[in-house]
Amino acid sequence: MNHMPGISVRTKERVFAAARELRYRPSTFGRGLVKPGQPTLGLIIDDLTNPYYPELASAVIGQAARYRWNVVLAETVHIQDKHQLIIDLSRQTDALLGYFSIDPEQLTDELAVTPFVQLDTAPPAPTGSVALDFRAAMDDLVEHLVARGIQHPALLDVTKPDATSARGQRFVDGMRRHGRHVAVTRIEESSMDAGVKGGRAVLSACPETDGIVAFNDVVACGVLKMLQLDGIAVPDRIRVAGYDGLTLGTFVTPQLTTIEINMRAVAETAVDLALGMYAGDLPMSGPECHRTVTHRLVVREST
Amino acid sequence: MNHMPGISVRTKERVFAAARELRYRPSTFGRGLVKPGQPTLGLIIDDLTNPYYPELASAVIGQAARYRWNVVLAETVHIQDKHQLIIDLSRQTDALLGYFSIDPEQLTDELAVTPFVQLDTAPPAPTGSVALDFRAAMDDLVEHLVARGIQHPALLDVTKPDATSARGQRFVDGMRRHGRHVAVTRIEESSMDAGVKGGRAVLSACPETDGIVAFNDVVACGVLKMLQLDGIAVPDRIRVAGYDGLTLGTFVTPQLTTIEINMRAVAETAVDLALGMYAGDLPMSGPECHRTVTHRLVVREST
DNA sequence: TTGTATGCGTTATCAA
DNA sequence: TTGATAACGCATACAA
Repeated sequence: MNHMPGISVRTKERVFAAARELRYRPSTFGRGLVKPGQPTLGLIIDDLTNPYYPELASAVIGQAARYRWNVVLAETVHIQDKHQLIIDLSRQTDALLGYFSIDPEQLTDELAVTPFVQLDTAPPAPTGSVALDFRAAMDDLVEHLVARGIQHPALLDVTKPDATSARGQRFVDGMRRHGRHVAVTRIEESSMDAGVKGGRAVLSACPETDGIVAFNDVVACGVLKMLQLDGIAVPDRIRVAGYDGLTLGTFVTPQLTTIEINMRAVAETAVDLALGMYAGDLPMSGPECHRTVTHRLVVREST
Repeated sequence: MNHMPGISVRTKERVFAAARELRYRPSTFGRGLVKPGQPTLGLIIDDLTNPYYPELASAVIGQAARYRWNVVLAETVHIQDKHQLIIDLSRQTDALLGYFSIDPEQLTDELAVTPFVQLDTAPPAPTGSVALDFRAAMDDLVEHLVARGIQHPALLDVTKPDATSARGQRFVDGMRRHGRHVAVTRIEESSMDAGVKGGRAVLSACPETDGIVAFNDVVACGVLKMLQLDGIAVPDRIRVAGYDGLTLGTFVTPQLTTIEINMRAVAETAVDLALGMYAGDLPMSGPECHRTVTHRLVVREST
């Protein structure tokens, strides 16, 4: 069936006829045993419906394709047992990358030899990891908003009650250095609808608000929508900024100022880490397989 | 290593130590040969950066997950030789689904036994296929726009020069039945920026235009942006409609009227076809493995 | 508690 | 031009 030289046409046809008859398909496993094919990368994300993840996934798939790696994409939103997903996927792929977390205790002997690269995690991870450093960009945003004359900044954060996200805390601290107090409103869900409601809550808590920084671009789009619905001018009356740098931010009017993450850099860094660990050039954990990618302030129309 | 009963702790530890030492990982192929794991579905799309595909991919991955199938996602935008991609991927997966085309001549004996499901293809495909029937929904859109008093409709189509898309032709024909002539403008690229430019072209070609139907939601968002930039009221002065029913259409202001495709239905239909073909319940081609999913008009604010 | 043999499906080599 | 056979890495049943 593999078109080897020296097979008579008659025989070949006879073989193919039998194959069709039996619905025969060569086994990936049998074949892979003899001649190894392309390795496979497992990419774990939350939900492609959240506009953040397609941009990440596209960048990762593109980078993986450069090395001829295949990518199995898994959405945790469909999965109940996330730890089991990691186990299953680690058995079926050659390296695992994305948004997931592994407790050091859960890191059994079996998993200890699998190349893992966790995204956007705090440095002390028992695996490879790529940290996202927003600090300078957030400081730039603070400077930018202050220069624009913001007096009453607000933060629309997505966290559990009484917690503040790291990025949000950076914003609060930065504004405090400029003598501005940030009014913090918290919502639990990251969605546009939540942004609409959250935006309303921000204004009813503090009507003189003249600047809103949202947890991310999706929420910021909700804020923009709410302001448009209520006839509040952006950026004249209230300035709005997001976080992530999604393409989505250029679709809305006014276009969204945002703290952009360089998805290509993240993907390149993470894939290179995973492939390096797979190839044995890097250990499975430790400082050698930790990288940092920095954010960048992108000023558009909404501020 | 598989935690079989009756292994002494000392031996087990000795084995794991050696495994760590050698960076040993069990071979997927060797293991798969003995005990078959989960099958894998290959999903071929153009580009996750185009908001249409994440919604499709998410639905397909979700449906596949219900049957515990894994999904390998491939973006053709990164690939030069699309036919080679199909061959490679068909070797490494158990069924192939998505946006691709197979010439009947290219359908060699080897490929003839692979379950293929092509999306949005004209019925006569040599594989499984899911057709998208927009006709009734497009007729509904025509009625809707006429009822709203449209006199000078325009179509912003994405096609090669001098061709008209099937959906666009349906719109033109429908309007003609109501005595309206549709001014057709063609652009070659489906993107928001192209929509901005195309929208301008529409208005300069026919300034009295009072309704624009775009090839899809992304282009329609570009039209909306252009109208907003130029201070033209939507829907009061010009009504705008899109096609696809993307979530994106709810992010923009005004929210976009659109011809919605039921992604969940498409995904369920396509995955069920692919799995049926894989299981042998369905042939690899012919009317038994052809399905149709219908569109639906969703009226929002832009009309 | 540990070692050994078998078979999974494929490719490649070698003898016929 | 064709048939037979080893080897790939693993899980398992069985012998020691």
